[in-house]
Amino acid sequence: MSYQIELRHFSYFLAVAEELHYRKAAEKLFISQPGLSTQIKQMEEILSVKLFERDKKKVSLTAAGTFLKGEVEFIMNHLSQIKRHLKLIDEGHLGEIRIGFLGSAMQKVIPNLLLNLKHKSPEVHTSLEELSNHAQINALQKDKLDIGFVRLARVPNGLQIKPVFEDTFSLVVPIDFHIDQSNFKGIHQMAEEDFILFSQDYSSLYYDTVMGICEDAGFTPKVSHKSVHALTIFKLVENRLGISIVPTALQYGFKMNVKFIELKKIKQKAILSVAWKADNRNPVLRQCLNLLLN
Amino acid sequence: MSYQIELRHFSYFLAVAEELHYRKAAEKLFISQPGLSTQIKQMEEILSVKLFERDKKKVSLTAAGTFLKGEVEFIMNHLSQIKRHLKLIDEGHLGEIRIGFLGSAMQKVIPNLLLNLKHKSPEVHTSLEELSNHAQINALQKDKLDIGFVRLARVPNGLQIKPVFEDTFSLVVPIDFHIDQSNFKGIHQMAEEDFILFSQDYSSLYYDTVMGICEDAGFTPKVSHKSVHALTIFKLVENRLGISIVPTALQYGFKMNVKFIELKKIKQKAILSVAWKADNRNPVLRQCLNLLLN
DNA sequence: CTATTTAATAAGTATGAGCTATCAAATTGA
DNA sequence: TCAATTTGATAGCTCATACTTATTAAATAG
Repeated sequence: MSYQIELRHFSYFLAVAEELHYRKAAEKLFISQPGLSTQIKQMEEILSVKLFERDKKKVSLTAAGTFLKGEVEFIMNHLSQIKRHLKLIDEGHLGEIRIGFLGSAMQKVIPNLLLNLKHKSPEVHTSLEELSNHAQINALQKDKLDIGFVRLARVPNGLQIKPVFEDTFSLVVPIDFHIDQSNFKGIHQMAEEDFILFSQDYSSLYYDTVMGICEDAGFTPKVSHKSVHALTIFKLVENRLGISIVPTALQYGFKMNVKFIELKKIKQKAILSVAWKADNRNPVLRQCLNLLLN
Repeated sequence: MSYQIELRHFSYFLAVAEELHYRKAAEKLFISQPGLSTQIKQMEEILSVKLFERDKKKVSLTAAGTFLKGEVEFIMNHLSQIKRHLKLIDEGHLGEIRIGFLGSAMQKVIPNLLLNLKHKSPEVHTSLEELSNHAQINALQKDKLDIGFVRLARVPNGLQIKPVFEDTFSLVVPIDFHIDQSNFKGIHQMAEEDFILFSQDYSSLYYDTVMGICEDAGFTPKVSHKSVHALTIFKLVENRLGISIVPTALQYGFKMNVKFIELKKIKQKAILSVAWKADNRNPVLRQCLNLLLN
């Protein structure tokens, strides 16, 4: 004799409670009638409660049985809901992801990801935080972020990184600057200008790459200001305090009196990458990497 | 290989989820560790979801496992409630209700409810448990309580809440304190006193409201002690370690050398509310809500 | 009174939960 | 650095029991 109710008992009980007929219930369950009889009897023994009245050829529920039927229906429904829920969590459609990003990722990559995610997994919550490369790497390692959008060539051990967006660089100059896309010959024309760049701390890869671009053109730029916000840089350019070189994607989204000259022939590209902790098991992270890398 | 989850799996899963250690969990369940391992593995196969991460000697819950733990706790509690309920029905008692409450509800609201209930439904069994706001909300969600008496402004999704008793606040001061109801001018007179309050953990709404009362009077109280029991607070006041502000209802039922000065003109009130799970189908709960809200 | 249908009982079978023994891998300790 | 210990997983076996078929007793119908 068993000492513990099992879900099997509940299925059997429900079938009998619905059919009020052992043979028919047994058929529905694909088991034999005697088997069903013994299991229901056992159930009544375990609970020490009579669930069915079997008088005079008729099967009917007792008061306790009627109560139990409602409860078991609830539990069975709840259970199948849980199973669906589990599947969603496992597939990364339900849950939360914490995203860090550089400002320049907000122009295209992040909105794209959020739209895809909303479409495929509407139940996923996202939290967004604009952070420097360095702060993102730190947060990833300390499990304060699930995913970061950075401009870096390498990441520390334990983290992984993959490029997701390659962009050209563009010169940013005041709106009435004497050179524009049509009469632009090459970066060497800018050798005498003051440069306003993103600070090295904010993204050293960016900084080194911009330096590389100028060196290839045969000069070392005079860097007069460094900032961590595109808005600040554009403001300074607008006020003729210098010119800048930034990822082309930044030309959308700001309303400024500056113009962009895209450096199409330059071999250096602005590469935006995703970074994450290799052993992060958040299923939503996996889902995001799928969306980003396929 | 079995194709259906059983309650046995749930017990085993809970043990491992609590211990995060297979051998210890197996001991607690009085079965062998290999048996437990295979059952958990089977469970993961049936649900097609990984529930535990067993990396590098450490067992931990996955996102799906964490979710399932909460759900299984709920189901197990609900199940044991069903069993008790079945027994009561079978024995001719009509039902049972499990009540949680803050100490201050015992002065008036709870005795009233119990008398009404006894009169209208003599067959109902009640179980009473004094708990903090937070513990009550938890217990309601996990189906360990049917109804709670709390001081909260909001409750989580899935729960419902309704005010049942509005009380004034009263100052509690030593019996021979130089101010009493007749020569009391206003709270500002207490600006220099030490305050002994219910701890913020016990009821943050109470704490914030009391702070609000003092701020409205133009000072920030010096809080020297925090407690979770009215008795303790009154003892401290009696021994001149400070004064307190509490719901006026608490003045009945304690025999202490303290006196109450009711703050009749203060706009803040001490509001006691009932909380319950919206989908709780215990008929006795409905009966109690009727008695309380009509 | 026979034929049919009901659920319960009896006896046998085979499935699988849980056992012991063991392994591989990681951790600890000298 | 290597033996000792501890972890969870695997393999093979055993026995409890869920479920089977065969049968019975009781009720209903024709």
